[in-house]
Amino acid sequence: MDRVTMEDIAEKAGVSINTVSRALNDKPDINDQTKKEILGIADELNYQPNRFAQGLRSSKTSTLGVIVADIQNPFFSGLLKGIEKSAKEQGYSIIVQDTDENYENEISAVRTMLAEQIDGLLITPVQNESGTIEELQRSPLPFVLLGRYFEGLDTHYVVTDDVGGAYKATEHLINKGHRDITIINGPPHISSSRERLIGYRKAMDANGLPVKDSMILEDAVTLRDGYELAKARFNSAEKPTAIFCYSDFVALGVLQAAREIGLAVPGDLAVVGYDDSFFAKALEVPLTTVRIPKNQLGEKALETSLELINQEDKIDPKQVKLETELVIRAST
Amino acid sequence: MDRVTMEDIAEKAGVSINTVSRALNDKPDINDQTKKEILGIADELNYQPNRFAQGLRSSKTSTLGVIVADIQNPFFSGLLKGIEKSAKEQGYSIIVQDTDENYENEISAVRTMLAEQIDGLLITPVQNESGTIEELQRSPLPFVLLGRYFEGLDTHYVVTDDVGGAYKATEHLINKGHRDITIINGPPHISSSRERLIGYRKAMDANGLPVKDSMILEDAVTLRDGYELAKARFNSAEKPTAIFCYSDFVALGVLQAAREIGLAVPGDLAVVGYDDSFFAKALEVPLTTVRIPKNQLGEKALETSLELINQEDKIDPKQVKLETELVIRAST
DNA sequence: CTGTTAGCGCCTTCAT
DNA sequence: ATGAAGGCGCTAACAG
Repeated sequence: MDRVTMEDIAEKAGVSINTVSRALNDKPDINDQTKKEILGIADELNYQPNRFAQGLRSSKTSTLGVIVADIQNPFFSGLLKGIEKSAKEQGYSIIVQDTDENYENEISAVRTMLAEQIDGLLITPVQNESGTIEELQRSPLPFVLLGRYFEGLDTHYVVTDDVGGAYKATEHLINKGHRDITIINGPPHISSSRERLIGYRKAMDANGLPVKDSMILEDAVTLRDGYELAKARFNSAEKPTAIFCYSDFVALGVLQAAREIGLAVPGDLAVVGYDDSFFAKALEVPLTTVRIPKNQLGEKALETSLELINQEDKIDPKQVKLETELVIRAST
Repeated sequence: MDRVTMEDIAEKAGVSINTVSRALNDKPDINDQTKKEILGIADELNYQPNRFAQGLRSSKTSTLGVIVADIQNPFFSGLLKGIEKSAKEQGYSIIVQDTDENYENEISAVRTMLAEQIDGLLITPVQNESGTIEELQRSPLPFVLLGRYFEGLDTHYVVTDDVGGAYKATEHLINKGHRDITIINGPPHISSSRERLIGYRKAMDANGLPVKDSMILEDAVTLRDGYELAKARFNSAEKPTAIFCYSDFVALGVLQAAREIGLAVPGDLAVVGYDDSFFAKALEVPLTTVRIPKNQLGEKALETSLELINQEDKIDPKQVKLETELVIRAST
């Protein structure tokens, strides 16, 4: 039960191997009739090209690499979904690696990808260090950063407008009459955290509201982080009337804390999340949140990556920023 | 900036290409000294073997395919995480495809995978039809079904004990004094739905409780499905005091419906979910649910798949069933 | 329009 | 212990 090769087809059709190649690859210089015959036979024999042979010759693989920080995080799986879908449409396969937000893993993932001979790479970089990204810059492999970027590095990236998203969220809270708005933000080494803090400050400034240090809490990633930071904040002297969270996860933790303390949402406390995860609208108090176009983000990144692959010469950095949408629900 | 090949190493070391090959592949018949030198040079030149050339010769790729029904579903992304992690440890890369629970997509995904020349395939089959699985059985590609299986087909699979999981959940509700326990189950064509219904019935039977047709609701997949089926059920004459749900998603919908109707959980209504998704413990009423060892499921499937690959001759179907765990929280 | 030839990089005989 | 030669399947010259 060996694989069918072009040679088998050639033999059966009584032509040479590369006439078969011409037919199969839609090349010129071939008689329409013979072409039809060959295609017929190929189909009948259920011929599948050997990708290794193809790859060996062309050093193109029709395979893209995707490195994500955590497949189980709905944000990244949303990205992945968009990428996979578009890749399929474009005839590309994708190889996936998960770094668990760990820089060591990122190093080895990038190494593996370089060895894989993929045509291009999409990566949501762990952001503690930019070493691997700089290594990628020195390699010939085209790559696109996904959802996060490095300020100092001139790379291609596709991200969302975090400044704008945070601005909208904060402004909405201000419009609702809140003045003491605490932000429970993500780790400051992640670009989206930094940008959202900027958006938050901008909105506060624009409305003449002071931002005290105590109103900025950081390093919240998990639900538990949100819970603990919120509790700590409620125990302090100045209690916020509104909290803007780094993610819906974090908001979930905040809601839990509020419940335990006996604060009504949105009566005593307004809460805004980020991401519009599937559960946001189904909570006891449906959550106001900033929706990220996850799937489009993935699609756009794939598209960008293909442009890079097909562009012979180096081109200017493609830096795409997608808009977010504030989804207003009952929590504010 | 061409890739370094064995020839480059050979030249630099002043030996022949295949002495290099011997050194690199840890073969006998080579002088320790030359071997060391060669490895040194390879390292220095940052040599990476060309996978296509290797694949072309060996027809082994160190790549596995994974076909999941929906990457964005936490259950599947949990599987994927486990698979990816173990694969990496074993030196395999994985190619991922998403079928969106659509049979047409599954057909093309399987075709693609067959063309990819992967060494093995893990698949969570769409369950409307088993045609693609039968096609796989006729192919030489080793494959393992993941989380779902077909009763009629003698394939390798790795699943969880759905009968047992449902039994535990139902029994727990019975022990809490409930008699009118409604099950909001998934689509009956999915094996896990069928098995869970069996577990539910078993538990009811064992405790002498009657199961009326009206107590069995099906085809719930999304949060919305759970919401609507629950509403319909509450509007009927016989109101359940407990609901056992196909997933935590579905349970979320049920909770939403209960809230709107003014039923207190667990006072008026006990709710059990399935999966132990990350949000289950953070709800206003933390959810009792059946925990599935998602990551292990993936790891086990990978392990099984590697056994198949390394086993020369056909072996008896490996059918693995992992245990689940009932996690009791405030909703019951 | 079609066939012949060479070679992508590697590994496996076989000979030395 | 090492080298030379052939071929995996395909495609891109170049001939005819």
